[in-house]
Amino acid sequence: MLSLYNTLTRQKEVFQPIEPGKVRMYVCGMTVYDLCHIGHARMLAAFDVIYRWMQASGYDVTYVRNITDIDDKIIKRAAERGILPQELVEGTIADMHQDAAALGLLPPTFEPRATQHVAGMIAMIEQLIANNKAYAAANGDVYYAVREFEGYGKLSGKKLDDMRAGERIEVDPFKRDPMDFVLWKAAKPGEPSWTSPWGEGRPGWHIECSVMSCFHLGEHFDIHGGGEDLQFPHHENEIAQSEGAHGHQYVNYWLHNGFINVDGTKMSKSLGNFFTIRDVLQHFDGEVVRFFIVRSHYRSPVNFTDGILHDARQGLTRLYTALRDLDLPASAGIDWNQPYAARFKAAMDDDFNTSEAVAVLFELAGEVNKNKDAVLARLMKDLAGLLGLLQREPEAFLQGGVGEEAISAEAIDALIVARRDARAARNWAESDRIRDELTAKGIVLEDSAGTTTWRRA
RNA sequence: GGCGGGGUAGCAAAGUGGUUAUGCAGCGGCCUGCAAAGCCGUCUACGCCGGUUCGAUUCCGACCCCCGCCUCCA
Repeated sequence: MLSLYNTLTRQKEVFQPIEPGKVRMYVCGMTVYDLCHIGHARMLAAFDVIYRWMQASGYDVTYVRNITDIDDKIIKRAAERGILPQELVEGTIADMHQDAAALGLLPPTFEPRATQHVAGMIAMIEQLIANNKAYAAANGDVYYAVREFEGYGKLSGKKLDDMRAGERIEVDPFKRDPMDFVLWKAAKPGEPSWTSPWGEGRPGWHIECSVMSCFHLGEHFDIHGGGEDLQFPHHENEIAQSEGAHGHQYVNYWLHNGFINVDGTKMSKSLGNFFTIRDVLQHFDGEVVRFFIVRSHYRSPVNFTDGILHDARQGLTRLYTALRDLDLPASAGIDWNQPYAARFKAAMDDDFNTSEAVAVLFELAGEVNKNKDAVLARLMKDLAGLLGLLQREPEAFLQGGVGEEAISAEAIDALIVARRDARAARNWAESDRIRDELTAKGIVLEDSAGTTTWRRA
């Protein structure tokens, strides 16, 4: 029985789908004005694991992850580069998909883009105006009137009267209340715009998710996710929009992943403590990055340091090493009564406790190493697969990827042959010299049963 | 000011009212020509102070410190 932590109620709850056997899940994805950073990677991987586990639990899952392809930052960045916003967007989406592939993400069921749903947004804004939840201002903007929505603040636990609106930025004088937020922005000259009842303009940020989730999942669905910073205002505003327009509950379970910090502080461009996925992939395999993310619980804060990816690589190497040189039987599905499998399932059913699930994998690795047990190895690989891990050939992981520029596999093989001859002649000095040469290039040799294998350290 | 999340051994990270988390690193041993990998063994824990309890890291209360949200942000 799956239970998950619901931000809306601030407690773990047993998961009950609206429609038996089906899960409808929406996750706020990327605003595509720049490369994904390691924090995005965590969000993407965390919900990928949730998606996989829901499927493994027998649900028919519809997973929607949107792309925000129109907003201030996109317009600004495109102008800086002297290209059209569409060009920037297409390039960035291609980059994102590359990063997603490197992290081993499953594609979501739908990946809608905001600009494909402008008509729906206009319709929802009209509905909100009809419901007295929104108003068109003299400047051509349309605002949501937060005081008109009784439940405003129920997700983030905030009270309108306690909030310090305008403390850090100037309040828009066209707003009736400082906390009112924009649904539709009047276009400035040269900006991308759409025709609307309120003149040429473009949608505000929050409205797209209300519209796209409704389009693909209906007015009421099971799970909505995103980074913890989206709790307020983005998700709060989505609730105000969707419930204000439809007059009933929007989402049953709200899930938020924790942040990746650097030096104990949130990553931000202004501080320069910022790592793109691409940066990290220069030095570490994508599966190592995924493993680093999956090792901790999705809601915990994680501090990103030099050593943490190195530790992750060492750990993943241990798991792959256990699977090396074994002929696994064909997978016949996981027997959930098997004690290790049962522990894995109990961990995952407890709010996706991947940290505990990974510990089970390590214990299985120990058993496999002791007895060369191919059946347990099969189980280990199948369980790991549910986390998106360990699906490559062990040698492909151990010998591949980062470091190939230092020395090729062919050159390594040639040196191993030379060393084998030296060893056969009991020329230990030469044998060790060759090994030292390889060690210097990041290659670890392992002699066993008359053969020598290698891996990249 | 309001709201929320944390402080676990050298590092990372789960969890539990009493019984080994797990991984990385270290140390000793086995194995090895020597290593590596693996196996066996092993050392460092639960921020501080009270309370409840036969017993608390784990429940309750106070305190200290860190971080996040309240503006765009995964």
